[in-house]
Amino acid sequence: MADLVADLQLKKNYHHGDLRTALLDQAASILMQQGESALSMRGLALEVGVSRTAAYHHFKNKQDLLCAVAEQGFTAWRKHMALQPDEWQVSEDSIFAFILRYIDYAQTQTAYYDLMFSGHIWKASSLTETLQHEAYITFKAYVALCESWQAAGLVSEAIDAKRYTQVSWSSLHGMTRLLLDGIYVDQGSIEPIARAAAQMFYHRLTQADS
Amino acid sequence: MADLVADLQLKKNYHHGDLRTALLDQAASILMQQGESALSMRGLALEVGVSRTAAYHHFKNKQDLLCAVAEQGFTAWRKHMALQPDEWQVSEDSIFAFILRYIDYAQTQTAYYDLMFSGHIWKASSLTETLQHEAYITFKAYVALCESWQAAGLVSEAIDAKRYTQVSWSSLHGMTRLLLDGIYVDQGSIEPIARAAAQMFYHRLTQADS
DNA sequence: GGCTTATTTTGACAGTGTCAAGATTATTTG
DNA sequence: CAAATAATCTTGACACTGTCAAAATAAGCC
Repeated sequence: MADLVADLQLKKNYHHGDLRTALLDQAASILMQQGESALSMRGLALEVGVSRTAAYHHFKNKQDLLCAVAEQGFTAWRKHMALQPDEWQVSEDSIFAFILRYIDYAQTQTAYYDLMFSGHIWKASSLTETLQHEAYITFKAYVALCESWQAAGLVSEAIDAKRYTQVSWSSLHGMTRLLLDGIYVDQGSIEPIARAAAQMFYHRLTQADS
Repeated sequence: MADLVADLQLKKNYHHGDLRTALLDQAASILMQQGESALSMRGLALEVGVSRTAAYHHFKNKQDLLCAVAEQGFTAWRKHMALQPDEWQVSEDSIFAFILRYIDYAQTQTAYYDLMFSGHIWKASSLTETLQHEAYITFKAYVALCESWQAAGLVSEAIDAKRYTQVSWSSLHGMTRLLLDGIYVDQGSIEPIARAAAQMFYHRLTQADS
C-alpha cells in the first residue's frame, strides 16, 4: 500500500515504467518552450527524473530520438490539416484556407515543423525507417487531396498529380521556412502572400497546359 | 634572410598576418568538404596553424563567424546568378534557365546556401548587421530582375513587384530545400518540377488578375 | 629607447554525446 | 516456486565542444 503510493507519487522506482513516452513528451515540451538548442540528452533525462544515459536504452542516439519526435509531428500534422478530402470544400477560398492552415501549423507547432523538415535528420544516415514511412503516408494523403482538387476542376487533370503535389508543397514549404526564419518574409506578409499563392499558383491551373 | 624563409614557409610568426581571411577560407573549405557538423572553432584554428582560441579576436563567437561565411555566400550568389537584368533574355525559357541556375548554385555551393538561409543564424539574436545588409542587397537585386520581367510583359504589372518577388523566391527556396534535404523531391524530379514551376508559376502570370 | 595597442597563447570551466561495466528489476523457463 | 535470462537503469569515463580570463608576444607610435 505504501509502496503503491510511493510508486504513483514519488516515482522512486528503479524502473520507470513508461520512460520512452515520458522522454518523448518532455522532449516535445522542451522543444516547444525553449527551442532545439536547449534540448540535451542529459538534461532531458534529468528532467524526467532518470539518470543521464537512461534514454540510450530506448533510443539509439539523439538523432533517433529526434526522428521519433518528428514522427509525432507528422501524425499531428495530418490531424491538424484534417486531410480527408471531403473535409475540404472544393473552392478557391478553401485552397486559400488550406494555405493559411498549413502556415498556422508551422507557427503554432514550430518545433514539430522544424524537426519534420530538418535537413539534419533527413540527410543523416540515421534516418529512421518509421519516420520515412510516416512522411510518406503524409505525402500520399496530400496527393489524394490534390487529386480531389483535380476531380473538382480546380486544377487541370492534365498535370501529373504527384508532380503537382511536389511543386505546391515546395511553395508552401518555401514561404513557411522564410517566414519562420525571418528571411524576406515577415508576419504582415502572410495574408497577401497566401492569397497571391492561392490565386496565382492554384487558381491559374484551372486552364490546362500543353 | 633565414627569417624571411621561415616566415613564408613555416609561418612560425606569432602574428599570422591575415588570420581573419585565412579562417574564413578554411571554414568555407571545411563546410564544403565535410559539412557543418565537422566545423568546430578549435579544429578550424588548428588547421589554420594557430591556437585554439585565436579566432575569438576576429569573430565574437561561432555564430559571428558563420554570419561572415554566409555573407560571402550572398555575394557569390549574386555573381553566380549574374543579376544584371540585361544578362537575362526575357523569355519563358530564360525563366526556366533561371530556376535551374538557382538550383545549381544550391547544389554546387550547398554549404553556402545552407548557411545563407539557416534558421540558426537568422533567428538568433546574434544576426550580423552586415549579413542582414548583404541579404537585403541580394533581395533588391532580384526585385529588379522581377521588374524587368514585368516590363517585358512576362509577368503582369498589376502585381506588386515586392510581393511577387517574395512568392517566387518562396517557391524557389522551397523546392531547393526539399531537394537538398531529400524530402519528397529527388534529383530526377528537378527538371520536370522546374519546368512546371516556370510554366505554371511564371508563365501563367502573363494574364493580369483583379 | 619606451608605451600603448593589437594579436596570439595557455589554462580553465562547464557543457555535450555516447560507450562500457555494473546494479537492479521484470520476465520467462525449468 | 526457483533459477536463469532479458530488460532496464546507474555510475564512471572519454573525447569532444564553445568560450572566458590572464599571461605572453609582437607591432606601431611618440
